[in-house]
Amino acid sequence: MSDKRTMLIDSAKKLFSENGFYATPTAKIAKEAGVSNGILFHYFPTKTELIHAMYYDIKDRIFKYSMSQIYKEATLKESIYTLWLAAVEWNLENSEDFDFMLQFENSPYFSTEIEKKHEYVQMIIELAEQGRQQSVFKDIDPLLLFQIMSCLVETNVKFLKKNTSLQNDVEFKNRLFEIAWDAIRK
Amino acid sequence: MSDKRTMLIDSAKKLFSENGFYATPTAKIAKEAGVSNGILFHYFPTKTELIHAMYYDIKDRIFKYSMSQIYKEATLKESIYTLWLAAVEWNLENSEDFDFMLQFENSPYFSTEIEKKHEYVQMIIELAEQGRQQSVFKDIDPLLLFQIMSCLVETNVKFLKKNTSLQNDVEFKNRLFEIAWDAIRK
DNA sequence: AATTAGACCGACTAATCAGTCATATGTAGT
DNA sequence: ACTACATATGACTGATTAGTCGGTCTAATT
Repeated sequence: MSDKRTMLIDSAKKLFSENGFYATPTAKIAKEAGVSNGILFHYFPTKTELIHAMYYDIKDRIFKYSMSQIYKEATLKESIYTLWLAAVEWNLENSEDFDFMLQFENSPYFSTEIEKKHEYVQMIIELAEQGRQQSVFKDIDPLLLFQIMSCLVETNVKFLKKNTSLQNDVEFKNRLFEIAWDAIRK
Repeated sequence: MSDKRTMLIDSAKKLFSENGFYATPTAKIAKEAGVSNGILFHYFPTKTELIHAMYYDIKDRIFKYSMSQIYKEATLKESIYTLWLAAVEWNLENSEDFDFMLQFENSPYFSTEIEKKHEYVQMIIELAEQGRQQSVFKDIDPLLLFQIMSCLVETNVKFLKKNTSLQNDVEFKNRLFEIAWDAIRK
C-alpha cells in the first residue's frame, strides 16, 4: 500500500469533513496531500471510488477497535456497554471520520445494501438476536435494534462534540448509556 | 405568495430527493417547474437560499400538523405520544420532505443554530424541560432529549418505509413508541 | 544494455453550472 | 396617461472542476 495513497485518503478526509465532498475539488485534495493531480486518478479512477474506499477504510478500523475492546466472559449488557462506549469514544477521537460518515450515509452515494454487507454490522445484529431470544431485549427486528443503537450513538457523539467539558465525564456517559439501554431492554 | 415560487419549491423537492442537491442544477429545477431560469433567482437570490427556504417551509408544515393533533387536557405522556405519532405519520406521508430533510441536516448547509431557531423545536424543548422538572424524564439537557426523540423518529420512519406492511400496524407503532418513551423517561 | 511496468507529474480540456442582464409585460396607484 | 415596481424571460458568461494525456523517472527483469 503506497504512502501517497494513504496521504490522499487523509487529505480527502480532512477537506471533506471541513467543506463536504461536493465543495472539495480533487485538485485541492492532491495539493493538500502534496502530490500531483494525476496520481489521485492513478489510485482512484473516479472521485466516487475514492469516497467508497474511504468508507470501507473507516468501517474496518472501527470494527477492529471494537473487537479489541470486547471480552468473552462478559454478560450481554456488558458487551453492549463495551460496544456502545467503543463506538462513542472512537467517533470522538476520530472526528473527521465521524463527520465524513454522517455526510456519506445521508448522501445519494450510500445505500443500506452497502451497510449490511460489513462484518461490523453483522456482528452487532447477531448480538441483538441473542438478546432478543433471551428475552433481555424488546421483541423487535434485530436490524432495527442495531439502527436504534447506532442513531443514539450518533446523537450522543454530536452532543459531546458540542459540550467538550462532558467528554471525559464518565458519570455522564454512563447516564447516556442508560438511555440507550432502557430503549432496547425489555 | 406566488404560484411559481411554490412550484419551484415543489420541483426542487422532487429533484433533490431523487439526486441530492449537488447533482441538481438550478436550470433543471426551473425546467421541471415549467418556468424560466431567471425567475428562480428572482425568488431565491442564491441556491442556498432556496434550500433554506425549503427547510423552513417543511418545518412550518410539520409544526402546523403537529399542533393540530395535540389537545390541551392531555397528560405529558399523551402529548409526547401525539407528537411522536404525528412526526412519524407526517414523515411517512411526506416522503420527499423526509428525504430532503435527512440530506439537508447532514450537509454543510445545516447548523444547530438554524435548527434551534424554529418554533417547532422550541416547543418540544419546552415540553422536555417540563418533563424534566416534573421528574418524569431523565435528568439531561432538554435539547439532547429533543435530539434523541428526533433521531428515534427518523430511525423508525426509515424502517417503516422499508417494511410497508407494518405501516398501518397500530400495535407495532405502539411498541416503537415504547422504545422512545423508555429511552427518555426516568 | 535493453526492455518493461508502474509511479508520478502538471498542463490541459470538455463540460457544467450558479448567477447576470437586457429586455419585455402586467398592473396598481396617481 | 404616466410612473414605478413586481413578475417574467432565456441567452449568455465567468468560473470551476472531474478527468485526460503525453511524457519523465526509477527500479526490477531479462
